[in-house]
Amino acid sequence: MERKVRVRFAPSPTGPLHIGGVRTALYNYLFARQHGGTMILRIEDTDQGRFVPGAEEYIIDSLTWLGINFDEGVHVGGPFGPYRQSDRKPLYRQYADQLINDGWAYYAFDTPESLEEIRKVYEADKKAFQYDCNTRGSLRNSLTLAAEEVQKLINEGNPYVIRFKMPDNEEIVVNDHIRGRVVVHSNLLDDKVLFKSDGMPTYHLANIVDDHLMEISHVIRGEEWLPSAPLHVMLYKAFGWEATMPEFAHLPLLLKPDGNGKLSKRDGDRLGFPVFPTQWQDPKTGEISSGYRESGYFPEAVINILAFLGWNPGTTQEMFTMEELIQAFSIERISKSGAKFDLEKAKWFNQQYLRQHSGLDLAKAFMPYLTEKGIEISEDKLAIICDLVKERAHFIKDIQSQTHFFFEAPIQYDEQVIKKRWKEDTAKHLDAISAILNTVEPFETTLAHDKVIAYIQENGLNMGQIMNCLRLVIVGAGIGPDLFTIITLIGKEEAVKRIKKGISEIKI
RNA sequence: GGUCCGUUCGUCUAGCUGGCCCAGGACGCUAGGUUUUCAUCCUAGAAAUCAGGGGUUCGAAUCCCCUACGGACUACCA
Repeated sequence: MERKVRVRFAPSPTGPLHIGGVRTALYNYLFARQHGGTMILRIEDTDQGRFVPGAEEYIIDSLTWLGINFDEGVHVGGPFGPYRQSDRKPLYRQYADQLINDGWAYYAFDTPESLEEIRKVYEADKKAFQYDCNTRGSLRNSLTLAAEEVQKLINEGNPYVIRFKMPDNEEIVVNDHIRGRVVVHSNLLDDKVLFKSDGMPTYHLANIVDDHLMEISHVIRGEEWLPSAPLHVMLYKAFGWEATMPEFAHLPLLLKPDGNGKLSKRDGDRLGFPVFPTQWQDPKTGEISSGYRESGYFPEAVINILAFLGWNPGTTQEMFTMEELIQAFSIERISKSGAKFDLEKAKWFNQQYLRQHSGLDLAKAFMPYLTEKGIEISEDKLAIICDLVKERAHFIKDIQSQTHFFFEAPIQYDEQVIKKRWKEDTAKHLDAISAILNTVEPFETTLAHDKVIAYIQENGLNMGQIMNCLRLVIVGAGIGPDLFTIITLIGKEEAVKRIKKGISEIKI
């Protein structure tokens, strides 16, 4: 029986969403859309101490920018709400109680301090302490204390937590769509806290309760959750929800581009690429972390890059629109090992998307750069220029270095070109050419081209020699699109002016 | 330390049901070509003893075992 696909992306609002998280959201989204299912945004804010203002808005804003939309969630509502765990607080206690009544959980009165003490003792002995089937018998909990004592402690208002009573001698099987069958022995697992002394559930409890209540069919999340998956499977069993337990898929990690290890917040700005979808400013420190959006990446490029970090279609196609990804995506083709972010390939992807945009699109995006410099130009003319240079740019901002000569005369000239091309009689010929350009009427590309070429040929000159020097005085360097197109775009007067300026300033 | 997961060119990866793989593609790199220049584009090339070692087999990157290395987790954080 096929059940309706319902997946959730469940971030914790503890800061900006890192691209690993974005990829998780993307894969959930692709899976949901492919199966005509429902995509849900649930905010997991059970840790009140780690709440960061603005984080929730950031998550929604950045995913929206990328085109990852939700059918249900904090911001759009839905029949399974509320979608913020802090708003669901009253709901969890009864489930913890149910587990206690059924013998699957117990009260524990050990203070964080006393547990810390015990940990230290263990560490001194080079052992690791775990609250589990071997140690719970000697700790302060409702399994070791008399019933009246437990009741008394609770009535007196002593803080306590509710822990899961992990059964012993059981093989717990997690069937993962990416890893296959993962088996863990229950004796090795600890009695995780399900309900905290502050009245909030932990991730583990809230996660299972909410996934069940929200009828989640597939849990697609990061590999860091794999170790706690057996606990989650046990919880479904304890609640008697095994029949509707979601299917699991644990995604490989996104690694640092250099060395090893999980990609972290600091790596991005250290290595020159963003780790966040959009820029984020820390509300406490004011520290700014760069984002893809502000760095000039197109959302469709970011989607394409992220989709290929850990997944591939099995064909040689590399460029995928969101629609194509929805069609081609499959959990089975997700790789098992972690992927390093490749900055060069990311740039290449952006370049591919940049050239797909029309000159007008690019002009609109680039215009602010000119406005900032006090340069005024019509959108139409800028569109023509952008069309001319778009194959030379990886990012919108690259258009700057490819077009500055359309707006201003060169202030310096490339030494290399001077050294290689500028000869004694160059100035003389350029002067002649400026005179020729002055006579071109109408001043358009082909005509200007023909006249100058004619001059070069009539005088038996070297084509490359003259053309490169002409480019040098017009552009300032050996770069740019067709020279005569540039010349007609800047206009006769300006072109002649630049030639004169070049002749007087370039000396050998 | 313990548990779990992973390991194919520098990077992302194809390869999953063993022979078509002395390992294919992409990015990057190198060389050549196109272009009056740069970029684009085209062509070619270097680049993985498939982590290492044992098996199984006529035959293994592909199946099994061991080792090494890497990573994640090991909180009243998610």
